[in-house]
Amino acid sequence: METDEKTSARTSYHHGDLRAQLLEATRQLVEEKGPDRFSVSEACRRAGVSTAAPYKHFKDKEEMLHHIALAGMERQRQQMLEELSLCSAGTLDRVVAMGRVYIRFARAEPGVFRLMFGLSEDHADHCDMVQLGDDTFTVVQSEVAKCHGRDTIIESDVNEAFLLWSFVHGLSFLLIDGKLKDAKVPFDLETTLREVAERVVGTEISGG
Amino acid sequence: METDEKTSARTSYHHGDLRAQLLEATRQLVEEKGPDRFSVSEACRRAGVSTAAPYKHFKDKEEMLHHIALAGMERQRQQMLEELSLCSAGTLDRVVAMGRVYIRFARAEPGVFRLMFGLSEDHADHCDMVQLGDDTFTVVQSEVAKCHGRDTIIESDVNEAFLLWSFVHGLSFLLIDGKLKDAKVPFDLETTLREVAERVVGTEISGG
DNA sequence: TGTACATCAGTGAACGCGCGTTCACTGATGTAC
DNA sequence: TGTACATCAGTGAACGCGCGTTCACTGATGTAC
Repeated sequence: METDEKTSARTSYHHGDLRAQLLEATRQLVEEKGPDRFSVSEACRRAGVSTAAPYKHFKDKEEMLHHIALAGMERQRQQMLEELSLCSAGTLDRVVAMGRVYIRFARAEPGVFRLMFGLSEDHADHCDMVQLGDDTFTVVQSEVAKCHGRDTIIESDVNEAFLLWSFVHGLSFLLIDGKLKDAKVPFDLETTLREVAERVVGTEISGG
Repeated sequence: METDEKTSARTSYHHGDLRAQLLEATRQLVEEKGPDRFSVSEACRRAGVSTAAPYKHFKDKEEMLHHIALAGMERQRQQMLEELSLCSAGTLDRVVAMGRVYIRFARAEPGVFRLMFGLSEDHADHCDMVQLGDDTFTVVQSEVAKCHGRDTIIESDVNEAFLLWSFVHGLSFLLIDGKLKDAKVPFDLETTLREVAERVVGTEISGG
């Protein structure tokens, strides 16, 4: 008799972990097929459950996707904080680190990344996502401020953080959409990130 | 008796202009609903024609969308060339102009813009789109080279053009996805474009 | 100028499909006594 | 320890929907003679 609940094989009528398993199936499908092609039915098939089951746990399809998007943002944020903890305070390294995580995340989970940033209207409703996005953006701003030796964020920090964001956001999409074939634009990510940080935040241009 | 063929009202059995009218309906729908929610059926309704009619002109749905994407790229390219024709040679103005057009296009036609740049696999098949994209990117590179007083493109020009592209690409998506509410990041587009051009191509940093 | 005919753009009905969601239900579980 | 019962997670069948595409067809048009 099997008792492992992690596999899709179930021994009892009740599932015990269906909610989590449905979310995991949703995440996988968003990743494999893209947010647009995700379907509740297929998530049910993955979880080995009838198509009506999810409605005991979620209001509708949109709510399932919303959970995945939010969890993605939390994961991305967490990764940033971890990476930041490895860099010493007030250095450009920290700005580079955040960019690195942003792009690493996009490449590792392009489906979830698209879900997080696509479709303006859908997300504008969910203020938790907007809030989380704002929080993370504020971290960038404050790191930029610290690079300039400040503890409070001023207008130019917001502006520089915004330039950095646009850059890594665009680079992420170009990468995951396959617009940058190696032959076309050969580049080293780490070098590029540092170059951009220097040109935008600019602490080392005047110094070096 | 009506004879205007531009309206959806038809007087004769044959249409005369159905192909063009279907493409226009497709473009409109891609714009209104987004590339993912476009449907052949609805395009037919718009064109006032049975759902089987398009198959006399197009292989399938994908071919219809491909036409719209390609036409979008040609439009964008055309707008760039026009804008360039207004700037004197070898100036940073020209780089700024290309960025301006890129973002203006994205904001004016977000649906088509998404169609042009989304979904890597689909487009990789169509070498005409890849070719057109490469051509336009080459124009940017050569403008950058000219800013540096060169007529041939060298590696650093490719690199700088790539930084510029990533930036305007990211900014375009942030704008059309509504991630930059005015309150959050107040910025003047023209100022920002020039700032980025200066920081990346950098002809005026050393000079000023 | 009139007629026969080939062409082909558009018709309308039908197909099979997978989808999101609802419904009355059923079977396992935990708790009160 | 044993029984009655409330709870509720999951079932399976069904719904209506819009979709992409195919099919045999029909009606308008242009051309050959």
